[in-house]
Amino acid sequence: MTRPPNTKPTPTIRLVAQEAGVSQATVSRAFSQPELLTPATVEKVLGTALRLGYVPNQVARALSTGRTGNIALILPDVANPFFSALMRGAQAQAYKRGYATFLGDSDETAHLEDMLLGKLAAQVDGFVLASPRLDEPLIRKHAARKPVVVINRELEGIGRVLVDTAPGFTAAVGLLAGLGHRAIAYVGAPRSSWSSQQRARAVAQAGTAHGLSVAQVDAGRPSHEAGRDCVAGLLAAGVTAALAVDDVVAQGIMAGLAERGLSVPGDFSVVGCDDIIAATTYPPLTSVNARCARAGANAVDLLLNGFANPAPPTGSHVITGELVIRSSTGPAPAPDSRASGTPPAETGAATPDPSSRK
Amino acid sequence: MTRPPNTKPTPTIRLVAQEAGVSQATVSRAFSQPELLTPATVEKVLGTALRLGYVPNQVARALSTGRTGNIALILPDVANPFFSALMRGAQAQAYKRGYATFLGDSDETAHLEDMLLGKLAAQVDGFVLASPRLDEPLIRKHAARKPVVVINRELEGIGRVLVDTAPGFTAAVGLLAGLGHRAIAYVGAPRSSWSSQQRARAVAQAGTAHGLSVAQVDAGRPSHEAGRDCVAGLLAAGVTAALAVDDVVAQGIMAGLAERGLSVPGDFSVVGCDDIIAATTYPPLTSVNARCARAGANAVDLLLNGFANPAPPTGSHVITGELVIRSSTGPAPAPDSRASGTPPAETGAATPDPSSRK
DNA sequence: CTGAAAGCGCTTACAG
DNA sequence: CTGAAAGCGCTTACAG
Repeated sequence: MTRPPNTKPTPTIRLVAQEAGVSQATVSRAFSQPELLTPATVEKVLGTALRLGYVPNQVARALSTGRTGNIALILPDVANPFFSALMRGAQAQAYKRGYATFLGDSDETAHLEDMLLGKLAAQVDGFVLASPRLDEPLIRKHAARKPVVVINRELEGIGRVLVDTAPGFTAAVGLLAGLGHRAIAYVGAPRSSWSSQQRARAVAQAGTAHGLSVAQVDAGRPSHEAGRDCVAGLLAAGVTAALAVDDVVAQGIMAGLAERGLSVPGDFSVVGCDDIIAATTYPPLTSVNARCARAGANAVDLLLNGFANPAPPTGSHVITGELVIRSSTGPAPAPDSRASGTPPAETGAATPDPSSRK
Repeated sequence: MTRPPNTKPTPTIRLVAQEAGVSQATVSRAFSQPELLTPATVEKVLGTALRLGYVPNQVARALSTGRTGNIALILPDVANPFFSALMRGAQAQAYKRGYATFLGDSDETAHLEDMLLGKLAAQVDGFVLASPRLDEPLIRKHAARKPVVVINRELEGIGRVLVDTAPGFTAAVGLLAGLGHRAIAYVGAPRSSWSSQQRARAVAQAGTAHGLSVAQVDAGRPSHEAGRDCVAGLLAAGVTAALAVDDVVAQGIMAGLAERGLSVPGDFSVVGCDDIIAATTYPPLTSVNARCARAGANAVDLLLNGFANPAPPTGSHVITGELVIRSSTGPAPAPDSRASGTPPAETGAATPDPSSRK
């Protein structure tokens, strides 16, 4: 038996049993089912355990019971504020309920997602899979082996938490219409296909209802740069307001506008989504709150609650995101001031941005 | 034996051995030490394993070998861009080297940090502990049980990765001095005591070297609000530039200035640190690059390389952060324009900010 | 209420 | 090169 590297031997249940003058079974029960023991016994055992620095070995327990006490959270990009907030909520909730959390960052790739799911399977009791990039059959394959709860993906028969931002986007379009905007754009990204599609649809429908013209723009992977690169296209399209798939892209759009000497909301209005960084941008973004942390916590609850049932979790849990109005939305500029969509003379744009519609 | 909830029975080594007509030992070796077997045997075993869908059970392997193939990353706040970038680098590197990563968010508390370290100990081969809040004796206690690499904390005899931002801050002070600033402030936070202390010292020394007056301000927990709340104090102190412990605080300072109708860098210069969000703020922040992702990856390497040695990692690995100049720093305003430090008439500050120096 | 014993699924000296 | 067997540290029917 090699011992774990660089490690002092840890006290085991056996040592505690000896020292306390009881059997291993009793020590075990003192930790896992103390109600089966007399309070005196429990106290004695726990006391000597504490004195020896004994902690039940989760690995051994897992092998014996088949339950690991772990879950894994797989997501496309921890650096994205939506996911880091989600992770925070998920990890905290898991900890609260006695579970430890593995983290897997798939770097926005389906392949890595698949690998992560496979490698971690034996070490967890279930997965929370946020905004999966994996195709449906593969997700179902994994879900057949281990309980899975997905976030922001519609998969009948698999437990899921859906953040419904459609009402928020609908409200945002209403806000813009009320402010006099007549031509708006939705800037989406394939990243969160389900989320982005949902938002695009809400904007399109609400736009129609208000008699607005709505342009659809695809920004590619959602990022600050992608948002900035859209701006030329937005201006060329002659819109006066843009709703972005998330706040990162929205902030990029504002940066692109600023580079061209355009002010927000004076010359152009911008709406974001997620509401994590929205309060910290300049100007603070009007944004649809996506309740990220709550989505993470709810997914964990759904997963953990499912462990008690024979069948895996299967229902869907919908969270509604509401519009938070800040300073990036304002009255439509006077028609003449935006007639051509041409940037003013003092444009600061360094690149002619060939990739505005990549 | 209860089975893991909602799970189909998984094939074990025993079944594979039967089907392949070999012993369990041979199956085991086919996976872990195939060089001990004839190629034919290996092929036969791996073939039937594949056919049966057998995958070695990591938990059983861990119990037997004492090596889990897991590490844990403990940090104060995943929502902070510094840590999410760090985590990204650490997780990717661990994955590359065949390790899975547990995530523990201590919510900036020493107590949770201690709990996390204890709970996870049996399930990991080692820890990466970023900017620990725990006091030294407790860190050493944990480090005595499992290999630990700390990030941004000076602990003799424990493996550590230190991001040395002092040169960057020194350069930033030089930049400001060159731009004509005579009175500057360092806005620190207890959060990352080691980091913040290091930065404070660098600013103080460089300030003295350049003949500047340097005010030290404590912002409390590093956050956007904390930064904003500092502004009144900064203006009252009569400084024309501030260097913040990180970009989040720096962005908050810029927001507080904007609320008072002051422009950056026209009326006031701001420098941040970390350089994750710095390029996305408005205006883009001059910032000291902290190489977050690299720090995370290096810490993982240091930890994993240590597993091969008898003694735990003990050296320190220093990464140097360099100054990145963007648009938040500019010439000192003309003396008269900032004489009183009183905000202009059209101040937008809603609150009189009683807690500017909490 | 408590204990003796089998078993969870692997790995690894020890033989051959 | 391969196998029989002990052991990793727990948990849990089964007795008492």
